Amino acid sequence: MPEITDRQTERTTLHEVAVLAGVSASTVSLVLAGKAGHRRISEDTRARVKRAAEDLNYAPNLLTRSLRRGRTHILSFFSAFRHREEADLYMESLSSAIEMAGGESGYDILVHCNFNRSPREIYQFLNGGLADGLLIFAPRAKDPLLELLRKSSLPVVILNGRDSNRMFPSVADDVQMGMKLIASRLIETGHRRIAIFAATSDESRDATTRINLLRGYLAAEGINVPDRWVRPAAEDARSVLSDLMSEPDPPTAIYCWHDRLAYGVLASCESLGISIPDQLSVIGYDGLHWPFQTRHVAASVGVNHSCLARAAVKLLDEYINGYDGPLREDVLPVSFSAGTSLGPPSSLQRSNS
Amino acid sequence: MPEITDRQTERTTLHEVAVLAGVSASTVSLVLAGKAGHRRISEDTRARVKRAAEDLNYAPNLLTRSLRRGRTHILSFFSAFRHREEADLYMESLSSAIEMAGGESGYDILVHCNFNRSPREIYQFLNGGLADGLLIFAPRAKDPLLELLRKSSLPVVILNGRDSNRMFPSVADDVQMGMKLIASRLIETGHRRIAIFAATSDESRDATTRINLLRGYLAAEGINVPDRWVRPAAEDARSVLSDLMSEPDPPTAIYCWHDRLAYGVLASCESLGISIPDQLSVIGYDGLHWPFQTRHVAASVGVNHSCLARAAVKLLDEYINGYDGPLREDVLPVSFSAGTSLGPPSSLQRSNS
DNA sequence: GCACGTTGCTCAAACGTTTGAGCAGGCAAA
DNA sequence: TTTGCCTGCTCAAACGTTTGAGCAACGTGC
Repeated sequence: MPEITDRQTERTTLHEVAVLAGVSASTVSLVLAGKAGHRRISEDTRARVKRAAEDLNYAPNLLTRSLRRGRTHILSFFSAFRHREEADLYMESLSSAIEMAGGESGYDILVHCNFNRSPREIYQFLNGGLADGLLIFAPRAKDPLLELLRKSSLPVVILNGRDSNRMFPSVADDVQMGMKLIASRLIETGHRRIAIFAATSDESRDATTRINLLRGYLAAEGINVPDRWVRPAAEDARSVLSDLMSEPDPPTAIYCWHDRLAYGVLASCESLGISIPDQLSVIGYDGLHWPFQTRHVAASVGVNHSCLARAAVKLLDEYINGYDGPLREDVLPVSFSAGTSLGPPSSLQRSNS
Repeated sequence: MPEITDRQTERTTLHEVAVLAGVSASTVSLVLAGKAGHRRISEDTRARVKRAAEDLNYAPNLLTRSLRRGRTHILSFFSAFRHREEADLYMESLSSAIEMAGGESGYDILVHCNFNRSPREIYQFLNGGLADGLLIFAPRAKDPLLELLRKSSLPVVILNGRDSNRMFPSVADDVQMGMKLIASRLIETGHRRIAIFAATSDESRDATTRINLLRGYLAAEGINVPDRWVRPAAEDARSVLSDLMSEPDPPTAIYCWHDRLAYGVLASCESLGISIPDQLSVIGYDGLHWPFQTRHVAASVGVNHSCLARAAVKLLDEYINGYDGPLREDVLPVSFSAGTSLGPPSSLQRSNS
């Protein structure tokens, strides 16, 4: 006869409620959890049971309930990009949005933050039956974790990413649209000499995609971005800037991989005495915004996090509920968010005034 | 014979692994989950079982495992203050910190975000056995949820708050120290006319405590804060400011309930043409900081969120593991974070230069 | 008086693990 | 040969629910 070594002894169970109400456990279950009206229980019994449950402060054990029902109403959220070193406004905001969106759809969110585990260990946890589905943020296209998940039956939706085999549904912002928007805004504003502060290649799903898109759209308008003006984010922003701006014909605008980088660039400009946006316009990506006034607001492009989160949760919910049609790869439109960091280049201003 | 109506049919179970390895389920369990060395399994069998588990991509069902073991290694995090309307940097940062801290201690965090439920429903969820313990953020002192939780055996730690009956352990920043620090900084900097932008009384645990503390510390130095200079945050910042500043002898500094409010005040000052910090110094609370340069950085006082989160998780962990000593009400020291919004009043400047 | 339907409950199996107890076989000491 | 102790496995109960099937009691229609 196994013995419970732990606490937990004190939780009220269905049986105790049953005893107090003078009925069987089945009846209690039918009253408290049965689909309304499906089973016929007399009003009298129903009341007695409810009374007893309340008196005992009964809270059904969700582990066992889920075990029987095959549903936990929990979604796992996993991001490979959560670092503890620095506050990441983007991730914080997104995960918060997911928690909200989950709540709206009746799911609670289980945030998995245990780093330093092998993909296999992470897989075992994620596929452990605790969650009905998994939201996974921006995994690398060939992430070994995805390989393991492919063989499982766990519903997975990838957020801002895509696996190389196109096995999983995904929700992402429309990168094409975003880059097109950035290109056209830059051109409209009068910029022809444009630099790019790119991501390091391991940082994201489409480290090169965005760059190529942007260069393509610019090229279509006759604007060429020289290779030396495409700098990886791994480099120090300050030195890149002083480097670029010391050229005889320096760029008048720079696109930054994401807003965090853009704000880093803005800070460097400040300390280097580069005036924004006259000497250099800065445009970012993500559409991050927060309630405080910054010296400069980075112009940017992005999708609202609540929308993204809601779309992801909704899609995952459909898969959980048995959606079995063609693979869904939803793409959400982005919008341009104006900022003080984008303006006509000083050459243009001169000719205008 | 009950029937499973759901998906979930495809998950590999212990039995299937056992069959493939040619042993009993018990043996598989002993190999994969048994306390190391406690049971004697031959190396040969051990290897066969591991092989089989890997081949089948076996992931143990954590619902059942937890059911047996009486531990889930999950902590619930519940905050009554999560609103979906606006991004709340404080909450986002704190919950992120908790998720990290949980991960460090081997816990995953279950974020409960389902609003519009009654205390009883929330209680039932939280005490449903999914989590080993509960972290609850800043509940009101007489929150009915706390009343329900008191009767349960679920370990609870209150973060930044305290129940009126002093039943639950808590972790919070040292408010006394914080207010003392603010008072002394204001005085050191030369301020004698000080206004207070307070919380609305239902917003927080100690809506009045902080105010009284601050007034007390100031009074000890002979500085009196008139009642008309203590304004609730419910009022519009702009009108409060123009009101205060139009007095013949206006305040030279204002303490704001939290940093978010402080930044609101800073923005209003901007639009009202009140110069910071010459005309008005602004000091907040929370020590919020983020990687971007704002026009003004609010001087503030607060505790590092990672420290707070770690302390809370650690304390909860101790309670989960059976700590049974005197009630723990941990208080963490706060530190002053300098900002551009605090400086000597213009009168003083004049006399100094 | 019998077949049959309805009402209102209970029985017991099942979900997938963990783990104390049990057991077969080998071996050594008495 | 008996006793006792290892070693290396298996048995079966238990965790707390849910739910199809079963069943007693009571009409109701023929």
